[in-house]
Amino acid sequence: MRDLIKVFKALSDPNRVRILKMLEVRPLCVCEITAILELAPSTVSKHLSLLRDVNFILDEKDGKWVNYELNKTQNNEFATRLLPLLADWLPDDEIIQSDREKVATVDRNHVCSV
Amino acid sequence: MRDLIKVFKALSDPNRVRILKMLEVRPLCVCEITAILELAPSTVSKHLSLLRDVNFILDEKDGKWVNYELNKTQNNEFATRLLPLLADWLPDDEIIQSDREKVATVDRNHVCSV
DNA sequence: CCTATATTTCGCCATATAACGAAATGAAAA
DNA sequence: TTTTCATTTCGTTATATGGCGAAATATAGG
Repeated sequence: MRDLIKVFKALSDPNRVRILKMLEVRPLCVCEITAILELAPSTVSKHLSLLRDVNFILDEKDGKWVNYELNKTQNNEFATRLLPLLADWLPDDEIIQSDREKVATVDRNHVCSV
Repeated sequence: MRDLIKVFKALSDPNRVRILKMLEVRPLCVCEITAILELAPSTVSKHLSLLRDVNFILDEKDGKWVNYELNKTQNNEFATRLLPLLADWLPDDEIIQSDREKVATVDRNHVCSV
C-alpha cells in the first residue's frame, strides 16, 4: 500500500508530469529540465529524486552532468503499467507540446549557466 | 492536465484507495464505509465526493442512504483505464483483505448508529 | 408535525508538500 | 591545485490536504 501511494503522489504534481512527458522524447540532464520548467535547480533535483525513488526514471552520470531517462526496464509493476498510460495521455496539452518542442531544440552547452 | 492531476491526487490517499478496493466487492453506503474505516462521517463524505468528482464512483440515493459504487461506465478515460489497474493491485495487502472481509459481513441496519 | 438517522457542509487545526536560496558535493577545466 | 559548473542537500516559508466536531440538510417513521 505504502509504495502504491508513493507512486500516485509522484504523479500528482504537474511539474513531475511535465518531466515525464519530456523524458518520453529523450533523456535530459537536470539543467535542461530546469531551463524548460523555469524552476530552481534544487526544486527540479528534488522532483527527479522523487521520481527515481518510485522507479519511474533512471539516472546515469555523464561527466559533470546527470542524465535522467524513463525506466523502460520491467523491474517495477507500477512503472511498467502506468508509464504507457501516461504516454497516451495529454497529447493536446499546450504546455506539454511546448515543453516537447523545447526538448527538441535545447542544447545543454548553451542553456546551462551561459 | 488539471483533470489528470486531480485523478492522481484522488488516488494518493490510502483511505481513498481502501474505499475503492471495498467498492470492488459491492456498493456501500456512507455509514458502512465509515464503520470499516473508523473515521468521522464527515471525513468519509469528503473522500467520497472527491472520488465522485473524478468519476471513479457514482452515487445513488436509496431512501435515507446514499449508495456509492464503482463507475463501470466508459464515460471517463482515466477511470476506465486506472480502475482495472487498481483491481489488479494490493491482492495481498493485509488492510485491504481485512476491509473486504468486513464488507462481506457488514449490515447497514446493524452498523449505523445502533 | 416532531423525532431519529444518514449524509453533507463549514470552519478549524495539524501535518505534508512544493517552492526558494544558501551551502555542500563532485567532476571537468584552467 | 584552484576555479568553474552541475547537481544535491538542507533549512525555511507559504500553501494544500486530511482529520475532526458542530451545524445544516434530507428522508423515514411515529
